[in-house]
Amino acid sequence: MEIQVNLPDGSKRSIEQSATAADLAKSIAQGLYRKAVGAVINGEIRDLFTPLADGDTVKILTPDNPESIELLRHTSAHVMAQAVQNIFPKAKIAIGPTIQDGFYYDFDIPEHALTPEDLDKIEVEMKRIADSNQRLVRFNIPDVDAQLSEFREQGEKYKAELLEEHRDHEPTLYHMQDKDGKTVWNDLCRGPHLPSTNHIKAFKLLKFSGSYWRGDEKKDHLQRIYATAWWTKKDLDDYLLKLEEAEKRDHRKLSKQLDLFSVHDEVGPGLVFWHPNLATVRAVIEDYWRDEHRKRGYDFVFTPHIASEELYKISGHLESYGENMYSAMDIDGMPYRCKPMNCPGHIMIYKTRLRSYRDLPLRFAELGTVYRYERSGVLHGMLRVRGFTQDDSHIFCTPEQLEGEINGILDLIDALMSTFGYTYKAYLATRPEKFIGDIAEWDFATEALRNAAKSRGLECEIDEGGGAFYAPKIDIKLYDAIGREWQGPTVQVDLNLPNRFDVNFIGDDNSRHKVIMIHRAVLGSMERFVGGLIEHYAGAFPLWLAPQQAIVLPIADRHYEHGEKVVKELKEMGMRVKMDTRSETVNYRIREAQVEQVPYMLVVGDKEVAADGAAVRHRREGDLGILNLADIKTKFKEEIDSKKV
RNA sequence: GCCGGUGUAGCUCAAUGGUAGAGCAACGGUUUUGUAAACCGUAGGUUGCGGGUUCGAAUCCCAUCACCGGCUCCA
Repeated sequence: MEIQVNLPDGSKRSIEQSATAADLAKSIAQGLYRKAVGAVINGEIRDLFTPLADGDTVKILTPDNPESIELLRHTSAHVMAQAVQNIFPKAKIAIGPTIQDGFYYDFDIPEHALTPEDLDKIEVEMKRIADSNQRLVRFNIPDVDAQLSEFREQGEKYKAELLEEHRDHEPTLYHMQDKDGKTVWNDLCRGPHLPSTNHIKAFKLLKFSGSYWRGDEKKDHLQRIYATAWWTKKDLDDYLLKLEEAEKRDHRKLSKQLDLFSVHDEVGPGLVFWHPNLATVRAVIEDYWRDEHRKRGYDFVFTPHIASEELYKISGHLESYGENMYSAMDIDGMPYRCKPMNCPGHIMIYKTRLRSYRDLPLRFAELGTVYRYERSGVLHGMLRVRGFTQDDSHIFCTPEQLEGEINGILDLIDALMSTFGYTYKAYLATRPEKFIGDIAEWDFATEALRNAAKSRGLECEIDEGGGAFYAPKIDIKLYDAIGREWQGPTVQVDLNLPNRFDVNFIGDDNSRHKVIMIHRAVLGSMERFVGGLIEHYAGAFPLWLAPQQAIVLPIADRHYEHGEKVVKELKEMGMRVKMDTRSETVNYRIREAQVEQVPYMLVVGDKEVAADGAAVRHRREGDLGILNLADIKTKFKEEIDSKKV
């Protein structure tokens, strides 16, 4: 008896009935068989030794298929677990999934806290296991209860808990077998896995940290080891290089070099002080932000930083967000709170008068500073802080206007993000299980988001059930210069606050209707956005943003006068320029300007005085030769106006 | 908040129980410089803060604060 399977190229192939994907690979080509590490069967990644059925669509996976890396990393996780248990026999294993660029495994290691030396040891043991070429063999667990008691005897309580939970899902066990076919280790796992460990050649343990069983801080505390694995040494080295590059771009590190921001023990953690250099960058961004909003019909508002607790009772923040709010301060016997959100304030402004449908949409925008309690352990430079300024806006509109408004927001998002040189991806987060409001409204709002995106040709991945309890939303993820993902803009259609505050407008039918309210932030918070920008640009802000746009370097004292003239003319066109008259060599001053990431250095000596210009040096392109002052001004103006990245 | 690590001059880092040190930066002087570091000198620290052990503590112990890597959460 033979069966027929479909191959990726559309052809069909007959093989023996009991054949596995491995047999299929062998029948196609020896070379393919040698490289094969798994198979995609009917769209699902499976073990190479999975038996095939008639009519299956099968693709043999080799390291050349990007999706195969999952197999490598997942199997590497098991090798790591085995290594850890070999070294620490008392260690119990929890879970070990793959993550972006790598994998981790959680362990309960009694009476031992991992050290960096342990990582080295584990790595050596992993290498030994990988080189010993253990085979991974999948077994169904026929008698779950027997297996459960075995796990319990071994003290593998986490595995037991998992098995108990999956007992009705045909749980499987992977045995790792040595050359003689003897099982040396096993783990409860759904798979799939590599056929054997000798494919594991390029891996590295990266760091360890604490974690909790099932991510629950009330449950057992575990130790997690993070690692990465790649098919080739070169891929691994490239990845490690990328990590190093990311480290060099760390905004906290660059802040010290470039004098950007600080936090202070005397002030408190998570409270950021913007130094003049970074404040300049922020001010330029804010000016641009205001221009773009003005163009799009937004009105600017300002709201107080503290408010009576009453406001947050009405908004419901006290109830649903109270944990993140600072405790009340007493003002004339009334409790007041620091503002954690800008929305209630904007609603106050809306509600000061009766609004007609003719007034809508109203778009209130504010660079609104808010204070939120964050647990001490999560604070991180400028990216995670306790006081920050959101580029917040609330749009009040009619149902008919909703889709158009969302469209306008998406347009604004695109304009801003492309100016800063980010690419992005959109996610439509739909109704979660726990939600408030009625389903028809949810559907209406979700459709508006979907249609707005669609009409702009913006592809939205669906994040099913990922919405806030009060709102479906479009979240946008940004990708920076080295491909890292950042949390970006968000657009939420609020189905809650208009009710709580009874926010209305008078329709053309002369009766009251509930207004639709959109929350949106484009930059997110100034702290996080600018912190991210520092890393995105590696501290080298484009000319339009650079705190110091150009520096004039006179060769000798006799060139000061001409230098002053260059500075003066550039300042007159609004540029941030100064002259470095210190008695240091030109080389020294160039080096310092380079290190400070000043975009342009303007060297002036005898020749430049004669040419009424300067020798222009760009921080990346180097010496561009002598230009006269008029040409320099034109060049700079063009680069600044175009906001060239 | 929790687990682990770290905290020495403005910055980067030495000094593992025996007198806290270097480079850069700063300051003073000399040098007038041509595209990524001129030369000489000066000053700078109760070793995060508070206790303890010891003849003696940056070093060992306790406590505390902050930071770092994660957990968790999120702008």
